[in-house]
Amino acid sequence: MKSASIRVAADDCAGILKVLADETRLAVVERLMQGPQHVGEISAILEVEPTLLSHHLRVLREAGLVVSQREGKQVLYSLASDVQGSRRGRAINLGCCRISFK
Amino acid sequence: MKSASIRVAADDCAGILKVLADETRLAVVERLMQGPQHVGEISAILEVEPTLLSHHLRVLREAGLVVSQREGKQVLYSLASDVQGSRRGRAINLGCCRISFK
DNA sequence: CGTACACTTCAACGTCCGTTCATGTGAACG
DNA sequence: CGTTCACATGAACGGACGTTGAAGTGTACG
Repeated sequence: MKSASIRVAADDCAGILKVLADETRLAVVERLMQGPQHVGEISAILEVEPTLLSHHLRVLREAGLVVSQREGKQVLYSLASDVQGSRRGRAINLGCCRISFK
Repeated sequence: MKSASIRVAADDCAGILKVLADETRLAVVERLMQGPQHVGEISAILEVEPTLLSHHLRVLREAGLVVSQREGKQVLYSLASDVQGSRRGRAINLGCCRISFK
């Protein structure tokens, strides 16, 4: 387990942005904005190798942006609650700033 | 001259975020949100070597986030107009998304 | 002109990061 | 139990990026 979520220091805005500044990770987050999803689904939709995706998910997890939870053989990922934008909008709330997409 | 501003493809959101995902560049942008400033001032306030700062300013310029303009010996930098948040607020408007700071 | 000032550009080095391949773990099923 | 499925982790490679020092450009001033 260990979703210790070391959560990057809130004042390290650049650090959190670095996590999001990757095509794959950004796509994952945009995907999760519409609701939780299993790794397999994400991998298929984004056409990203499961191994590679797993690595990126780890980065997102350790940054506290997403959380994981096992469901049988699969693992369900969702946006961390304190990151979720107001009512499922296209926005996320990092500690230091807030990003809204169009 | 040449502020050709190749401006990163608007759909390359990760690309633009990468530009902002650096402590120094983020600090510069936050600084410029409060108005235009000369390189020397920025360098002094942020305590960044002029050479290093110049490099980062180039990255910001080529991403179309800031614009430069000579004033005698000095060079004045300011946020690009189409990036400036509504009424000098603490927010910037990238093509793909909008970031607001607290 | 020559010098000083304010930056910018060039070249080079070290490090971090995204990707891949190989291996490990945990859950369901026969 | 052994196997298979669904992911996670570890190690390693290559390229991109931040930083530095040296040289270049442009402007003002005497």
